[in-house]
Amino acid sequence: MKIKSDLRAQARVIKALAHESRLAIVNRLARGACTVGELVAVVGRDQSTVSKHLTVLRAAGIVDDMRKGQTVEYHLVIPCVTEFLTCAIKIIQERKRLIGE
Amino acid sequence: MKIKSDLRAQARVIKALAHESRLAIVNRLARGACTVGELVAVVGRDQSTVSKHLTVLRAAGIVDDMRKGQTVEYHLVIPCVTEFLTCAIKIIQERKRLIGE
DNA sequence: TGGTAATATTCTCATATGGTCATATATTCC
DNA sequence: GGAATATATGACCATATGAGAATATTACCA
Repeated sequence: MKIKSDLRAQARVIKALAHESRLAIVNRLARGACTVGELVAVVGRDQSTVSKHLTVLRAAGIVDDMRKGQTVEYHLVIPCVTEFLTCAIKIIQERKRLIGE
Repeated sequence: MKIKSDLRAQARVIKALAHESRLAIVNRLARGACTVGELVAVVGRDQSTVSKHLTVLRAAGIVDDMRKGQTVEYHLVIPCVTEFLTCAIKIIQERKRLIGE
């Protein structure tokens, strides 16, 4: 049987990914590290909003950051996040197929 | 470039999984279909609460339901959901490793 | 040292989410 | 048809979440 604390830990990670803007960030980082400024441009939200999304991702262990002078560079910690998302896409496609019938 | 609506669709699926009780449901269903009553027992919440969680999962296309007389049986639509969760676990482990150092 | 650029943090507000209780809606059995 | 069982839905409340505006912090440069 699954232990409750395992589920809680999993939920924490998944919650961190459960937002359109944070997915946009992860997608961008999957193509290489970049700075907050660039992520703000990609996401198209207020700088403070993006900064807070980054805090959420960092707290979940999905990204980490490294100061580079004036800027801060963010990286994906675990590449498998991308595969993770692939499954979400499969669900979406399967759903479309079922509905389409 | 990722299209915004793709991200939104992905986020919808991931959001549906982003809750401890719903993960418990998915875990149970990964071992085979079962009724709402059984899921209520597994999750350990009010019947109405579980029913609403099932609505969320169904709306996201993750599970579907089939009436069987008085009871309603739920199934996982896409088995890959389980692999999906495996990645979450990897993130958790990697995080522990990094912190442990 | 003062100024500017990049990022993080705080405040505040609106909305979303999850929970329970009570009630509605099947479906079966008598 | 009426009771009993299984599930879904609605009303309501408390808390969480996401947003931007304003401000604080950090690092660089003249």
